[in-house]
Amino acid sequence: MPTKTFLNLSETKRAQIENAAVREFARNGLRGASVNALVAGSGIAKGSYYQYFSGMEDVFQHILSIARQKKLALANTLNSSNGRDMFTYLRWLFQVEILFELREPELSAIEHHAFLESLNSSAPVDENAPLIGGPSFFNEFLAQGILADDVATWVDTKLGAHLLGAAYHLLTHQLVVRLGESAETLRSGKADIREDPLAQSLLDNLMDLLEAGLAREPAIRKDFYSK
Amino acid sequence: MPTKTFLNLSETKRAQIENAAVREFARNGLRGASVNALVAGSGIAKGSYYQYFSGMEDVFQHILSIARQKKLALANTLNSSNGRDMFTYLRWLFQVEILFELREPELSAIEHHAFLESLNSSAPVDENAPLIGGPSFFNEFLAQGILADDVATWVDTKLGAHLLGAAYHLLTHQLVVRLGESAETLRSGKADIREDPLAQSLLDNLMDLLEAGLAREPAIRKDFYSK
DNA sequence: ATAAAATATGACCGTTTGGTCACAGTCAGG
DNA sequence: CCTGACTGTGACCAAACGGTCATATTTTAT
Repeated sequence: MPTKTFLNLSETKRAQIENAAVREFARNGLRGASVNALVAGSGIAKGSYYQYFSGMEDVFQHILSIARQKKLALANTLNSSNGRDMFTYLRWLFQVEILFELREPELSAIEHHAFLESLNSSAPVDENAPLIGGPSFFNEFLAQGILADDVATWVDTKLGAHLLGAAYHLLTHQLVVRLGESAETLRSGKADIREDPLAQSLLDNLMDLLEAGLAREPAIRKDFYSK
Repeated sequence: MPTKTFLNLSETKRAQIENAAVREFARNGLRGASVNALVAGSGIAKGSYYQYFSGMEDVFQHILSIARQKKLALANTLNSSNGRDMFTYLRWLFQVEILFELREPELSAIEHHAFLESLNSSAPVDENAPLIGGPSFFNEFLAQGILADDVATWVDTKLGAHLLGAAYHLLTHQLVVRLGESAETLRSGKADIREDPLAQSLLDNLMDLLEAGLAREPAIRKDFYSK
């Protein structure tokens, strides 16, 4: 975490540095981020950088926490659809993610980047940060779904969790692209995503894909029904 | 593409350079690959490197072509299950991918890396290389599936293609991890993946996930049946 | 054997990298 | 006003970077 010196900085200066960091990470990821570029972009001296942070990883985690915080705030603006079934909740998750990508494309890119890097690294799963979209998150989601009788009992939750994670992080961008002209009105807040016909029809199709699969005649489902 | 000087190199020397490149790309990806490291790792002079290649992108594409070629050769060792339905073919694709990741983990990692980079870059889709697993590949796959009445007509093929692409590139590693002790016998060729119980049960579950989805009671499917 | 063409080499170039540190400035407490 | 603690700074460092090129070596053609 950043030093207290950094945390005591004036709002404007801190924001200046954070914005530069966001720009840098969105462009080059954690591995490609350059100290010199960050320092130049934020208008602080190199020495100050090392007084604020212990290294790039430190900055990255700080930006990630900002991203989580902003996404949480955004999520709170959409009614939470609590108590509904798991798929309604999953649909709500995707709506939040779409909005987040529209409103904060750089932070969204950074989160996706972090997710992909977490897959490669064989580092022990960071359990103290059970972030939305992570493997353990969707694993728990599916386990609960089975208990609630929303999810089929035969589903391998770990496998399903990875599938959901992949969809969550890789498909959102595609959804946003498909929004076309609706994107601008949704970004600006002039339209409610819950009432946007195009967005909802895309979500319909995606959720159907996840719920009911691809097949014309799903043999396994028939087996399940006839048990 | 590499210069003809490179292509005229002796088999051993060329392999030496290619192996070093594979190692370098698997570790650091295209963006993080270092000329100095590659040169040191392959035992050639820096000047020779620039006589063989026009740059890192050149080397990368060359390695990718080797990967595709090796995967193709591997695929040919498994009977192709032609003429069967689309999902049998899809299952076969995943089997090839698992074997490829077992036998050539570095090349596999490089391919996945290239796939992810292709998603970020807004570069025009490289149509002259319609590689397996790309967006257009699975889009065509689904379109054909609908024609063959294997895939439900309501499926948004572009959305489904991205979902399949994500699963194809992100789930294979997870499948390999889950293979546990079976992995070694499959890698060495002592066991046939088509007869490995664990591998097949994992594939069962994955294919069921894709075919029949997650839901206990897929509402959309019922709608479809009652049309 | 000789000339010509092709290939191999690593010292060297300017630039950029992450990181340090002696010094300058600021600010609060006495 | 003085002092000591905190904060800001950019010149400077060694190392690594991508890239060049004059020179040396090998191969080919005559």
